[in-house]
Amino acid sequence: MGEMTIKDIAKMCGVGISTVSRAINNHPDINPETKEMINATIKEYGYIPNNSARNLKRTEAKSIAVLVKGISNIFFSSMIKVMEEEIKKRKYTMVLHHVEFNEDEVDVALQLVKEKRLAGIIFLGGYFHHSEDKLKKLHVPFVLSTIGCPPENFSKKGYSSISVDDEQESYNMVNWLIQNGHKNIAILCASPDDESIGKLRLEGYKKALLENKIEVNLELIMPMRPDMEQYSLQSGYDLTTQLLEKNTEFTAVYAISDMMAIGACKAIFDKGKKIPEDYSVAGFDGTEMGAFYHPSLTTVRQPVEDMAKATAQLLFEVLSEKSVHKHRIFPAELVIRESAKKI
Amino acid sequence: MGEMTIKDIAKMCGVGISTVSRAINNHPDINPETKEMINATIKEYGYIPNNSARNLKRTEAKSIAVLVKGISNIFFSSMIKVMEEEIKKRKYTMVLHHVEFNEDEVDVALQLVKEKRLAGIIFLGGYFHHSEDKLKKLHVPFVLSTIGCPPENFSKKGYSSISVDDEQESYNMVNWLIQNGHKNIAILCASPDDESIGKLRLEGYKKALLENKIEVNLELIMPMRPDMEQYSLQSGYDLTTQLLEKNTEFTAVYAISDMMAIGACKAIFDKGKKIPEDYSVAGFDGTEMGAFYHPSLTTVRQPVEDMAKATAQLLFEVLSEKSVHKHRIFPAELVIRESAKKI
DNA sequence: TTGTACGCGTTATCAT
DNA sequence: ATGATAACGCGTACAA
Repeated sequence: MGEMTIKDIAKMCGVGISTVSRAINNHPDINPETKEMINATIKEYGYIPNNSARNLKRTEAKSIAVLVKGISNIFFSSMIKVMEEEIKKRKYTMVLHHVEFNEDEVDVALQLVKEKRLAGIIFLGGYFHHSEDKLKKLHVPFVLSTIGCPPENFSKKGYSSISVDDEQESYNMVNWLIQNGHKNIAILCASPDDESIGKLRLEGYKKALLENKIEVNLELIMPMRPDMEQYSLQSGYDLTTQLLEKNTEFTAVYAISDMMAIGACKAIFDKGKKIPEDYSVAGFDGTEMGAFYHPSLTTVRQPVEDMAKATAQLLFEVLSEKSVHKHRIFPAELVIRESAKKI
Repeated sequence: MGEMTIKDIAKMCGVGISTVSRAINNHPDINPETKEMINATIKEYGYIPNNSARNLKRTEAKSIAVLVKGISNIFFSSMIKVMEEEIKKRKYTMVLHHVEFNEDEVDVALQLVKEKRLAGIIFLGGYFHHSEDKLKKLHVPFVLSTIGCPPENFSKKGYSSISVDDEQESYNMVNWLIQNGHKNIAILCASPDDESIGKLRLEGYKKALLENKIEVNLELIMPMRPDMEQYSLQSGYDLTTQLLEKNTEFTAVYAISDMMAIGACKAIFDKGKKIPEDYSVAGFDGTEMGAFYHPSLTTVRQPVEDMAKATAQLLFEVLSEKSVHKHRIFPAELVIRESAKKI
């Protein structure tokens, strides 16, 4: 037997196909008894409707896609959970999809819109510098969540966005270090061609130094190389090891992600040094792991739950045409813990 | 305009639909020139074929699905990468899909098979105690990867599996602790109704105690409660905090996952104690984070890359009918690091 | 080498 | 309340 179809069920129940369809989709115009009878046989024979056929036919699927950039990006997992709740709450379905670092998220989105008849899209993470005409093909409302630096040339009316002020928050962190006596502060940052959060966080660093009349020392700027896994433990470790072997003086390492900061800590420990006695370390993100690390990580916490909630809200506001696209910037929070100290 | 279809492209190019189809799918019977011309216009107008329609028509899609249990399960991310390589290498497409802890992975699989015309399935993680008749509906070869304790009543010829010997490896870890002078060893384990790796790892613990003539102290067995996020940092932290407040004596904590072990460490630090001076801590999995933690984690390393590779291999062997289903058990490795010491 | 026509499994529209 | 039938967009057998 080939897989069962709606026809088979219809025959078995002695009803028409459309009646079965109505039973499946909870349509109003159906006798509760026949509906129950049909559902019973469906369950009995384990019939499963073919989603491809449904998507093909359906006009609107009441589903919204979340495209996450980077598979091992644990930073987003709590956001995703919140989003799913919000989406389900509104009787929509969430379609979660991962996008590799080298994949083009807009291309993926374009495909998905066709395949799944999406009502909307949430882009989570990534860089997002896309041509305007490509974005225009996306005839579906979308919101950029925790994605920095969208191209200024693209009219901001075409989408919503949620983020923190990466430059300002980065500034705050570095400024805190400076206020606590640090002058030679190394930064583990994104590769030079980064056009997104990496760039912004580096700018914040430079700005803080500048305003405190500290000269930027290029020796202390450690960008990730393209061959490294981006924002990873290992990259933080490698960059810091390299840094330590330079013998350039510094008292603090500021990493633009918590994972890199943890990598940095390990590199410092491996050289027989202590944190925060010998070096202070600061991160960015406010991940759970940062709180559990030992020493616990001084970092910038992004209010991920709130941001996730707001992301869904913004999208649904646009969907229900209650509102036009908006851009919300959330305040982050300086979390001072054990890994950094006053000197 | 409604979205573009293959018809539109055909009209624009002045050719028939099937010619366009041939161009898209790299069929042999087509003039290279027309093919190029068609591809050019496809690119120009940004036409994207509708996947639902394709899947509906296609008999076999040369795609295999990977179903991952638990979204934040970073343990699997490196495995997934390897699998993707292996799958692509064989000109198949990987469809990655997450399954919530409360979802039924077989139901999801059943759906996906219909929707995507899968050639095969890989189940990653989870518990996997499913009724035989449900499994029988899965008319597609599948392999269970790092999933413990499949129901003995299901003929092992219906699927392949890859795993470590959870009980034995767990035994080894606990035995190592005992050999190093620990007698009162607490365990952070799965909830009592767990039928899978959690159970096996607990069995290994008990067996090690028994063989060393140490009585099992129920006070030292700390199962996760159902309301906890399973195998998480927080659960490890909570259980250990509770344990410490009991004032039952112990010198070592063995957690059945690295994340829980890290949570345990934090709980110990928060009580002002030291690792490994006051308490030894051991984990299970061999995650990257365990190596980066401070102190670095003594743990059981599963050879995830090899296992991932073998998973794909086994599946493809069955697909190409070169082989029947097999069950491979990989040796894990005791990784002795800083978090545990001899007393 | 190319085009026509049918059918994949479903939902939506229209009768009844 | 229910059933017949026309799409949905594509792949493919078959004809040309």
